[in-house]
Amino acid sequence: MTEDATGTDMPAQPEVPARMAAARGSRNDHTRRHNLSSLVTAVHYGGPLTRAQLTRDTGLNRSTIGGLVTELAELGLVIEDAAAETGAVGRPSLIVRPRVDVAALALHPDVDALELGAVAIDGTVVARRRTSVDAPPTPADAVAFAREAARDIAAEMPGLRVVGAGAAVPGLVAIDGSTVVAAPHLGWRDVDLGAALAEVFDFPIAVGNDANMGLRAEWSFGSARGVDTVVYLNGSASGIGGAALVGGRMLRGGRGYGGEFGHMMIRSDGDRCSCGRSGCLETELNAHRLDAAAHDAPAFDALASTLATAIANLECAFDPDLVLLGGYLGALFDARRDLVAARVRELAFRPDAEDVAIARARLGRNRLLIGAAERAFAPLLEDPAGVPLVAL
Amino acid sequence: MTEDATGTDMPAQPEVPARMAAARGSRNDHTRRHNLSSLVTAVHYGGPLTRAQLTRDTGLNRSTIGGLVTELAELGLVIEDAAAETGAVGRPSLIVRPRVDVAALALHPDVDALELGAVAIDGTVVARRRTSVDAPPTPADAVAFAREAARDIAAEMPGLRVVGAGAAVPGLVAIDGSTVVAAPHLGWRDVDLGAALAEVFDFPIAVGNDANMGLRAEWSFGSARGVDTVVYLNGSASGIGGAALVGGRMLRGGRGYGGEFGHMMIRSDGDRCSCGRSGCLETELNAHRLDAAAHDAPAFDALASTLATAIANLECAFDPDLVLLGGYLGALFDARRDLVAARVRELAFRPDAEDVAIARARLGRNRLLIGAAERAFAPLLEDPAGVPLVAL
DNA sequence: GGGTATATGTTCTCTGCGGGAACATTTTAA
DNA sequence: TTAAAATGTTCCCGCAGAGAACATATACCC
Repeated sequence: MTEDATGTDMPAQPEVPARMAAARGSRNDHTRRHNLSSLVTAVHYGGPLTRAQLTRDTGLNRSTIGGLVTELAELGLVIEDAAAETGAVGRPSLIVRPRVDVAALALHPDVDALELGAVAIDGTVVARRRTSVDAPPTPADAVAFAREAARDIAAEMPGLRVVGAGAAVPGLVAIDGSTVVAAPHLGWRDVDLGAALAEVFDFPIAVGNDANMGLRAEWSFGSARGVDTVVYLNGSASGIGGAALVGGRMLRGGRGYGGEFGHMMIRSDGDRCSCGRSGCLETELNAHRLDAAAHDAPAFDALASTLATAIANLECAFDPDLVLLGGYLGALFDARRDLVAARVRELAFRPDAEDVAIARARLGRNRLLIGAAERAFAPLLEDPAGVPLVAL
Repeated sequence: MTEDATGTDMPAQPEVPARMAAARGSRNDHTRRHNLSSLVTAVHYGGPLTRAQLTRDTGLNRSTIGGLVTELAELGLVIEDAAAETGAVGRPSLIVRPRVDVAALALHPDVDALELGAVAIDGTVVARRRTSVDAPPTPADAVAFAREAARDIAAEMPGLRVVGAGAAVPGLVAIDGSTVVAAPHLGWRDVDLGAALAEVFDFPIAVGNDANMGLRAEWSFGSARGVDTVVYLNGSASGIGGAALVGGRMLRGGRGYGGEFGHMMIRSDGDRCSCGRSGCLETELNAHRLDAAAHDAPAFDALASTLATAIANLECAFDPDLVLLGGYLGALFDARRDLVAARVRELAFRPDAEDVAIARARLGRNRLLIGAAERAFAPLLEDPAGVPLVAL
């Protein structure tokens, strides 16, 4: 039995999938939206920029930029300041800066703590509330904490205008961006956290996997800033979280479970993993084993070598511009940089002698807050005039 | 040493990567281009469509569609026919069909043969020339063959207007879409095939990896039609080629070497692979072993199980909507469907009981020609008015 | 066979948006 | 003080799609 190896005729194609069908028509107001989006995106990631800079970057006309910036100012998203002294010839250009009273909330429920932050549109964490918990919090705990902490922050920062909230959850989140399908360490299963939070807040909620949001943060303001193709591995008490950026887009997968590199098989004769399989990366290289090997150089080296194997495997699948390591994997890498690099060089499938770039994540405790907030900001960046801001 | 766990302040961001900077401004003619592109894309993938259908799909106005279709007809890309009898009330809508004299060439140099095809814009292979070779062809052989075969096809089909050519090469192709960095089975290394072909042809050349182009073809007109997230594995004499679609986009990687799943480690104590590592999928599961196990059920089952392991591993990394198998992997799957499915179910990292969809590629010998042609058509689909068509 | 309802093609006008020219403003340099 | 350079502002133009009005082609009903 072989594949259809028919002649020149093609089979009939009754159904046309959405992506292949005629895209929704583009109208003039789409143009406007796109241009507004470009400007907000630029000041979001790039901070204050002059109008002249925006004119050059976009290729749009001075007059057009003027109109767009005016509209953004009226929307309350940016402020125009008089220029700083530049020393250059000519009339100084006005400086467009994002208004830092525009913010997003970010929730991070974890095994041992609940945290809520407010992140301004320039990526700074402007407020933070954290509470340690003895037992893993229930969804209701998380929602109640979020409501109280938000109320508290609102009192502290009365002028804050909120675009939405993001929640970074250590577990599998469905593609709907709302349902936590399984968060083993929290003991959650099929919890619609987005709906629960929506009952407490008046703005949109985006729920996502913590590793995805961590990578998003590092891409936006951290070690992976602007890098198009990134593989991210983060080691924490709850195992190894993974995420990948592919061509500038987050790898999500069909159901939202993409990037679970903690469960890639790294040793065919490895130990049993909690997921039911054997030899998963997060079983072979977990915090416990790392602690145990802390004073045993050969064992520690072996773990570094395991990390290198995982990196090499991901390298041949993704060919990333950068492999980013966070949590205890970042620490392990820092402790054995040369060994890891050498081992990856040895194992990596590469036609050239160029090394795989490996770096350590650097946003630390701000990472998940920033990442979750980035998710919440995304609709605003895409359609600045179409997303309402509400008082917290 | 820990990651920067600073307070609320963000580090300064001196450089802004291109993706984050203000995007190029959108002008009115971008709108036009986008809409023309939508229509050509729709008839390319969906075949003949009525104007009324296009109006509904795009949401554009009847009058706008009229103008767009007229422009496409003037460009020689589509033809409007009187409606077929539909039996419906009302004036019958005109049928817009792609002009099949618009074509792309597709070259496939392989170990044992050279093949050139002409593929019409509706995806049909309208001409084909093939020659078997005793020894792997040199780049010069491939170019000479392409020139002669193209001349031959031109004589046979005088009216053909060509948008470009694609070449599907069994090896690593650089991100530039021109240079074959390494094609071990052909014995090519650092060959700028695109430049060599450009000296012979008057149209743009796109060179790519054969697995990528195979998946592109199956996505366009085959088993993976329109599926957003696909992992593809193809077994051939030259090993196992891999490719992936992520969110509707081909996984390319930073240098163009993404998707080399043939070299993912599948057994930590496996045999030495030609790439220098051990236990690579294409070493553990190659054509030779498959032949050897043809009459040994347990050995054959073991190979099927190896395939299942690979699928499960890819599943946890990509969470694909579909795993597509071609070549001997497709045959192996067909011979042991239940075993593979059961083993994948057992190994796959999934929170739900839903099975991973696995299918066999079905375009057969047309696959690489169609895929390579798709690459060549891409610029035309994106900017129908901006890409010249030349006589072959 | 003729009239009506329905759907679509065609034409014309209107609106929104970006481009660009001309002019105003603000700085540096001579 | 004047000139040059760069940018902001204003006003007008052209392009593209929306939509109304009208023309055309089919099915259905009598």
